[in-house]
Amino acid sequence: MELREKLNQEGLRLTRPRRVIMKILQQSAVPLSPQTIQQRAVDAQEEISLVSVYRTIDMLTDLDLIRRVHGHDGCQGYALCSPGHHHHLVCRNCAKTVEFSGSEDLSNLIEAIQMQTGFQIDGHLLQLFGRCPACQNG
Amino acid sequence: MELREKLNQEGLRLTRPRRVIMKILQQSAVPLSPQTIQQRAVDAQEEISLVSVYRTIDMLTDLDLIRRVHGHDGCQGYALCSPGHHHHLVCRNCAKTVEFSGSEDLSNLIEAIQMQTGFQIDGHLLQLFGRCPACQNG
DNA sequence: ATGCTTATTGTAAATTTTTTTCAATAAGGT
DNA sequence: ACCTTATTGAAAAAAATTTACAATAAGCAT
Repeated sequence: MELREKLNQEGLRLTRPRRVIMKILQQSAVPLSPQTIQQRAVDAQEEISLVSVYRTIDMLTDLDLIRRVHGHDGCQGYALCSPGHHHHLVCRNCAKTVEFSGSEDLSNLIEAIQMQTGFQIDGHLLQLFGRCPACQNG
Repeated sequence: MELREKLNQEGLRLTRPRRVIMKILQQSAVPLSPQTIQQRAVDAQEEISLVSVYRTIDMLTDLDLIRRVHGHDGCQGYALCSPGHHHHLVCRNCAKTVEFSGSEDLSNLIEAIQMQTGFQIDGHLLQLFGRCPACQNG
């Protein structure tokens, strides 16, 4: 679905900051922090106030268009995410990030843990870390 | 292994703040933020400066004695973790957290993703969310 | 026990990150 | 072109985290 439609559904408007931030994230191979997003906007002659970056990030996160991505050593930043259930794989070295699906593989585990703990499980966070092809030499 | 030994191995000392913080985390059913840890220390008549809380958290994290735990809606705080590979299951409602193991279940998935992406995968972050037994009525 | 060395603490201040407020602006429908 | 109202940006406030450094106390040696 188009960004515009997604926004319209919620009574939200397609503004320059929102367009720019989506574009910046689309063009990035790595997750970006709010500060970095702002900087890239400046670089692209499309300055956006940091406040708006924060606000837009929140909004896009709510719409499930982007997601906060973690590194082994804390939060890396935000990355685009496809509709549906996906996870991210992040390079330890350069932070290059790719999405993958495969939630099915967890169902056995989840089932078992539910039995053991009595919790009713309804969500999960899964991220993989490693080295991307380009960072494997060294 | 004892905390003291763990620390000694690294040339670190067992101090009151470290002992207190470990105890606070041991007694907590939910992950705690730095501020909350500090507050609990005060409550226990064992005040510790916030700076030291931060420092101790970093250190204990490095030693893999505690771990940062996330909620669906961001970081919850820090929780004790057992030696070896474990994951956390967090209640959406009350944040009650339990550990579980079961990394084996991921090996097929990881194998497949490695093939697909060319990444060399060497770690992961897995957390489950749901409702603990006490929070299922409502 | 006592003393010595050095890791560790707390205070204060600086820095960074995130949130709030509010008037000015601009999206999108009419 | 006009109106309504979501959205932006500027400024400030609040919160979170880090840095610097003198005072303290762990742990080893004597």
